[in-house]
Amino acid sequence: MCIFVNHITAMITLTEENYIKAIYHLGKYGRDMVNTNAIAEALDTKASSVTDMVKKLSEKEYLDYKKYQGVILTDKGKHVAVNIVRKHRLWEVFLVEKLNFTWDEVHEVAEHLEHIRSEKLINELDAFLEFPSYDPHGDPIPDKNGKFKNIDKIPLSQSETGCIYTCVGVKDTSSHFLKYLDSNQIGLGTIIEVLYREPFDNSVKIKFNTTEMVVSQNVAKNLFLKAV
Amino acid sequence: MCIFVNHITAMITLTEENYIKAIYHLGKYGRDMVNTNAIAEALDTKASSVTDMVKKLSEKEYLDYKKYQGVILTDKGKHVAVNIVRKHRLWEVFLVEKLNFTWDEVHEVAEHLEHIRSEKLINELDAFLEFPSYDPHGDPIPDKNGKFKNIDKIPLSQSETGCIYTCVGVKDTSSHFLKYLDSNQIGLGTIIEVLYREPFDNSVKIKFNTTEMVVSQNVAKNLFLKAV
DNA sequence: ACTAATTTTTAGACTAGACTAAATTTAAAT
DNA sequence: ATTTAAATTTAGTCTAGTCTAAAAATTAGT
Repeated sequence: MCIFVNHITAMITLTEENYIKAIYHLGKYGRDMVNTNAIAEALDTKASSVTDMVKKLSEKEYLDYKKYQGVILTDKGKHVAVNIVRKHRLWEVFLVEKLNFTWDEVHEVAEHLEHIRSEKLINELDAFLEFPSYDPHGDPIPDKNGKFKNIDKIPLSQSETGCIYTCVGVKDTSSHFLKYLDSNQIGLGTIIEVLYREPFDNSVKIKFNTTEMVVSQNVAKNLFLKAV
Repeated sequence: MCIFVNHITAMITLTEENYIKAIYHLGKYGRDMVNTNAIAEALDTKASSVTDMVKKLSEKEYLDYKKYQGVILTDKGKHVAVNIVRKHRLWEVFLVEKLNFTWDEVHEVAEHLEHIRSEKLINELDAFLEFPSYDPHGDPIPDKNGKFKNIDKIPLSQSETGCIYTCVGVKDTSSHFLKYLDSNQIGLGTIIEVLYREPFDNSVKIKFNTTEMVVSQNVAKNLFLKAV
């Protein structure tokens, strides 16, 4: 198997995929280049290793690399990244909806499943799950063609006091944060009323299901809402 | 991640898993040792590579290795192998039953899925599929504790003329063979009557769904039946 | 029992990916 | 405009896994 592939299509390795994915996530906000140290931190590796890999990925035209400046994905690189994101998020939906995983358990396993390479597998999975548009963390799932469905979600920190919102996602997906939300009965779809913002520390007082509570600015920045 | 693991549990690699699996399948019939060349062929690699790996696996106590004699799995090795087989076959069931794969398409993808390491994933998948005992090729699926459910299946080549059987599996799982069966409408559960065995070439005349046909000895050896 | 053929192992070299330590470039601070 | 600090790259080394070619052990054939 793969007799020609290395010479013609230049097979992508699992490690390369992980680098591309990390660069994609780091470069999502802001159009400027992603720097070496950030990539190293994201992948828990050393800057020197990143330099090596980044050269290789540049050779293979997954990204543009300018010495000492950083990298930015090419269209080819973005295509790979979006495809991995699609697979990751579809598997997350599967794990939560069909296999009773909680939203803080899915990430690690999905991290592995996302690398399984089979067009048919992922498209059939998509159909089996009835073409979901969002994963269990509220992140959008690109379709077969890489198109995202956009909703105008804002962090609680940018909400307006007095307004009512639905919880549609999180920014921080650490199990720490997700467990915090769970234990406070906040989940996807929870209806939240924003009561008051404390100017001193930007904490926010909210109300949901007859419960009132104050959350820190840190929490507010990481909880995504959509106006109802 | 995995800071201690390499020193304490001595993490098993994907490649090691594949060697162990191959050795398990090669050693299944007959209690004697599996030889180097057979492993090399099964894994499409060279004998010298096998020798290297086999030494390492012996170090790690997954198998017993005697120079120039061959290898045999230890209980620890068998445990690993059975676990991979369990995962492989459960994924095959999933692919066929839920994602519309045909029985000749599943193998390649399952080959990758079988390496995903998550207790919860595989046990939940097992439950989701309602604890199947056989995969789409009729091979038994070991349970959580590695126990196989045994049925007394025999190859068509050892059937008795005049008797009626159910088709419960195949030995050769090549897509060649499976496509041949499909195109002749033979599948899992097909009821077959054995009409006549030609002594000259050991071909067998069978009847199912009002169809009569003659299959070669080669086919007969690779189709498993169970008496009804 | 001895040679020939086969199988298996050794020795040495290669690649991907990672690491350390040193060198270089860029950015910040006076 | 220097000096200093931080970020990045180079150079050299390491491990896992593979390979080729040569050596050693086993098995078969007479």
